[in-house]
Amino acid sequence: MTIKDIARISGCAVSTVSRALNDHPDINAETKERICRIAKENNYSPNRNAKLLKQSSGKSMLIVVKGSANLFFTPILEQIQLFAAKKRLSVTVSYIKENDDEVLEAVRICDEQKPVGIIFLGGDVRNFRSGFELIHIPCVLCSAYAGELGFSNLSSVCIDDFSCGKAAADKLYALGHRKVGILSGDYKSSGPFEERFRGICTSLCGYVISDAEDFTEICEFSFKSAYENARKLIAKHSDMTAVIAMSDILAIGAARAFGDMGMKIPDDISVIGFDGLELAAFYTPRITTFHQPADKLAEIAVKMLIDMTEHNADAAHILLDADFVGGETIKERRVL
Amino acid sequence: MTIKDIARISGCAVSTVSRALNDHPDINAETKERICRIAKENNYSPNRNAKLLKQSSGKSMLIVVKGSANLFFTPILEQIQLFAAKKRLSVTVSYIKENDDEVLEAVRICDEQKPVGIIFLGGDVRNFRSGFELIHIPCVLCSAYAGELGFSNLSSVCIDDFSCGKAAADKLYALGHRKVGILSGDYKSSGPFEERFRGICTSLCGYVISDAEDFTEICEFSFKSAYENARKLIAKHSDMTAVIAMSDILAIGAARAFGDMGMKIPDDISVIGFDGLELAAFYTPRITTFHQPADKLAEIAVKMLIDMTEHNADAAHILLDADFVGGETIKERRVL
DNA sequence: AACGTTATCGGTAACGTTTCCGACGGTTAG
DNA sequence: CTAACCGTCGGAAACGTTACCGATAACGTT
Repeated sequence: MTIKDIARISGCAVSTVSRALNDHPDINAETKERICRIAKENNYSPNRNAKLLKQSSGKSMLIVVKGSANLFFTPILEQIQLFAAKKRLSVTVSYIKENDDEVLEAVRICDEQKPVGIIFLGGDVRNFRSGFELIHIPCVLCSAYAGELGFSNLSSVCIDDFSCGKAAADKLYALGHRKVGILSGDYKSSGPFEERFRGICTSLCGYVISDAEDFTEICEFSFKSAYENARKLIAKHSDMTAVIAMSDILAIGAARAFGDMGMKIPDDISVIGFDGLELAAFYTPRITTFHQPADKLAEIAVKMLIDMTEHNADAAHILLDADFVGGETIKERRVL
Repeated sequence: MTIKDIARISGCAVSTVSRALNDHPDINAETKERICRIAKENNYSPNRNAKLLKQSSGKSMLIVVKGSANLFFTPILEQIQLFAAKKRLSVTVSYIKENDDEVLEAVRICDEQKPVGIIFLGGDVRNFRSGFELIHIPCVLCSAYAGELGFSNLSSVCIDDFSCGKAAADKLYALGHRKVGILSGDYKSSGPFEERFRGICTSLCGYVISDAEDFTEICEFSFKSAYENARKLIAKHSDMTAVIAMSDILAIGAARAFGDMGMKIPDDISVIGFDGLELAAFYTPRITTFHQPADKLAEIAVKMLIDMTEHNADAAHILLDADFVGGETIKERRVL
């Protein structure tokens, strides 16, 4: 059932049918209605490929997820898909490993699929410079800041990671903690982690800043890796009274590790996380964390992308606030 | 950079270029190599839409995820994408709400995108009958059984949910538990939940089977809902000594609820889950559960789909084993 | 009455690719 | 020596759609 069939049945030309079906101006109202009715009766659906061949841009969106599927990206991905569906956009997802050149992969998919735009879920701005010039469609970097790059087709939306990092450290400082360990993803190649790290350092400046790296362990983004690195950290600094984990995932891995070592949270050690996953509120003990508004991030990412594609808006960079979520994992430093 | 440009540069006809690029037989070896070299030099990439317009079937796969993104489906989705990428298939994902007619949504996307096949992640066979006849491409139902339907284009792969349910109940029975509560998703509209429920009932037959439904609470698939329904369950049956949760998600929600009510796990109440999420091993206490091999499910789903599309294999239905994972949440019934 | 304007529509070229059909030279079989 | 054949290639139609251009008729304007 093609547009030609509809033309034959309705007795008009294919161009008229096309106009009727695409809300074009040059068409009589009743003709349009009649054609639409016939199309519906024969449940005609347009051939996407033919349409795209002409228009050379499709009604689909590409999501490139940096790293593996994790608990933080998952709800964002879902929300993006739902918002996109409302705009009649389909969502193609591609997971890329940390060591791949994500941009080249994105370029390849763009060549093939001609999406209207790309949303990068995670990923570091530093890895973008190299091949990003090859991408000429609107992009949004979600959950990381890309303002410093100055690409006119790259927007970004994220939380104020620096402030969160500082706030976390401030809290612990106010509770009397001085020896604070840090569990992070590789902050040297991840914008958000680096920002949080800088925020933490800014706060703790003066007493651990000089050896902040000594108090930091770099983990993979998994429970398991956090578990192992938490043990490393405590082995190195037995006088540590608190740990800042760059994500709730890492916080949970660490919490489990401390538990297995016979330490009580928060009595023996305080733990503070980031992201505010739903899980964090149901973990035992409840993780003290900073909640990222995942649905808002998703909504804004889609909105920015559409603004750029349809109303060719300029690239923009939006910073959202994260909310502190009091849990059961921080406490005043026990005076020994 | 189109096939025409390559033809012009190489001095051959477009048809020759097409043959060279697509491993067709009627072409001279060195001509082919020369054309391929030129294509690579000018980094030509074929226009997917033009190709699909001719072939009317695309190199993409559709994943329909039933319900929201949850911790169980997420790793499967990721694995599917990775396996699909190896076969040069892109993955389009669509989340559908429980109350939607997932099949109709899939039909719509099929009309537009012409994917080579569909993998349904979750979803109940009972909701398939209605409109499934409209789908004429290979499909795989992942994590639920579809053998009873007899559709020639629908394969399925899942674990032996009945046996798991029975094994779980048997374990608790052997530990002396007699009053066993059940936290389930809506097992009347979910194959896996129903199978597990039937397995549990088969085991506990004789002492609670007559009022199994009385010992069961139906939850949404979330921590929060499990939390609330666990409280309901304990309010109704204060003499309950164990709970079987149909998923680790529900088990964790329940565990948190029991903790908040001052009950100790497993001393006061035993909890057993399903799915064997990574999270379950890092929860405190570690959840006793049955591990589903997510990567194997994904791999087989993709493999089945490709077997059907490329070698038009018959529909098949594969049952995998789930492994018992001993945790810290079950214990002998305390004799009062 | 001649003309310009407007609303509506049809014809058709393109989009980039695949594939069928035929052509051509060279080889082999009868 | 002719006919059949094979390997290799070019030409052109087709896939379903959109968009441009031109045509027609009805209408108002001078």
